[in-house]
Amino acid sequence: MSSDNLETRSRILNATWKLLEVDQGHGVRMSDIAKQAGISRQAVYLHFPTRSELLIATTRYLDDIKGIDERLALSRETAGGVDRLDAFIDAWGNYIPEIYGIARALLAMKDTDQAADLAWNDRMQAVRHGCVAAINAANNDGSLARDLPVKQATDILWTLLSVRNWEQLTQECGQSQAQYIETIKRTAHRTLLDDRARPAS
Amino acid sequence: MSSDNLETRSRILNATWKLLEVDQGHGVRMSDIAKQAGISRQAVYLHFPTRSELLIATTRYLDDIKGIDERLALSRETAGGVDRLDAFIDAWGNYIPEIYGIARALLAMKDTDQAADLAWNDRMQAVRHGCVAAINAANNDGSLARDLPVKQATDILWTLLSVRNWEQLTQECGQSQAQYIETIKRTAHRTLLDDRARPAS
DNA sequence: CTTTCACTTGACACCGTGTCAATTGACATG
DNA sequence: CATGTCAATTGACACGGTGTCAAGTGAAAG
Repeated sequence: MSSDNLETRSRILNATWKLLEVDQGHGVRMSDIAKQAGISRQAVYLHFPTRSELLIATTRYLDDIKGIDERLALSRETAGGVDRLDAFIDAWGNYIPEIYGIARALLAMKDTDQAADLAWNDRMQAVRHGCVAAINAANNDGSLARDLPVKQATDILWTLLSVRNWEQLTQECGQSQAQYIETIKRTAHRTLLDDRARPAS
Repeated sequence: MSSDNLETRSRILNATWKLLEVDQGHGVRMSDIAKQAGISRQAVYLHFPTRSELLIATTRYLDDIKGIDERLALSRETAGGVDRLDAFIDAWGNYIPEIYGIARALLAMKDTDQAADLAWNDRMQAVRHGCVAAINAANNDGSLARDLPVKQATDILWTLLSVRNWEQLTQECGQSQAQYIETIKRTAHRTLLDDRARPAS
């Protein structure tokens, strides 16, 4: 029956999610996932052709459950270039920890797996589009730094908001999530915004 | 004879270096390295116990040949907080492309290999020390932004200068090396320096 | 002439992914 | 009740890459 089918599928996705969350994307094997889902290793392959497809599906599954598209879309509705930039940083920057485990697993596969590479790049291009929109909004109301080309501003914002930077600031530097957001906002404000548009910080 | 011994050892290191440089740290196997060095795969293990030890040794070897310690030390001698910050960004930022291949290979092993993880972290702590010194210098001559704690300034500079950020800006964003340096300097200046100390940009 | 030592050859164990074939057991339909 | 379908199981196996082991080669040094 297809509802059984669906149920097993989401049991697998949930198992993957949970395991990746627990050990932050470290060495989760197909057999671990199967065990966690309470099925045989081979059964996993009945639903997902390869490990990388499973990880990709888990990413989409999480995006869906967490409603990241809506959250990002919402941030776009904020009026005023500066506030909108902040809203975007909040939306994406606070999403990262929620998907860090799966992101790490996918990042690790990028090197060797074609499909994982494409899926991750896709994901990141979506974030970049958000950056473009935020930078354009700032540019339109004159709050973007005068001498800064839009392309370069986008590059900077996009790079600031990378998962790797979140990882470094929180895991290596020991910053709390709130401090991380603070750090990114400060850097974005001072680097990207015109002095007159910049809130004190 | 021990000079043969040494010669073979450096043939291996050179082979590793060359291969990692060519394919930017992608899937270089022990057998590839052996072939490139003109010896058998097993002979490599006579000189290096594991793949990760070989990569680590290659890193040190490169650091040595390229004289990165001297380059970083030299940047410390630049007088004036702002110029010194720039000198440090030049020194490290221009070194990254020279070691990108090996860095990538090591980064990929970090996830699964204890020794690689330690070696890489060590390396990055050395860079962090350079960041601390640069930030302190700026702080001492009053060019550091007034409201910015030294620790946070260090976190930001260190994160800006990560290999991952170089990778993203040059490989993903398509910036040239010169543009990359420009981007990092701009971001560092505007984020870390006091408005009055900041050169126009 | 013999010892030593770097290196070679070839076999093998281990791990994790992915494949295949035969089997089981539940449920649906004639 | 008999039959077919379908998800899932079990167990075996191939592959690729790392690392190990044992026996053998060949050249230089005493």
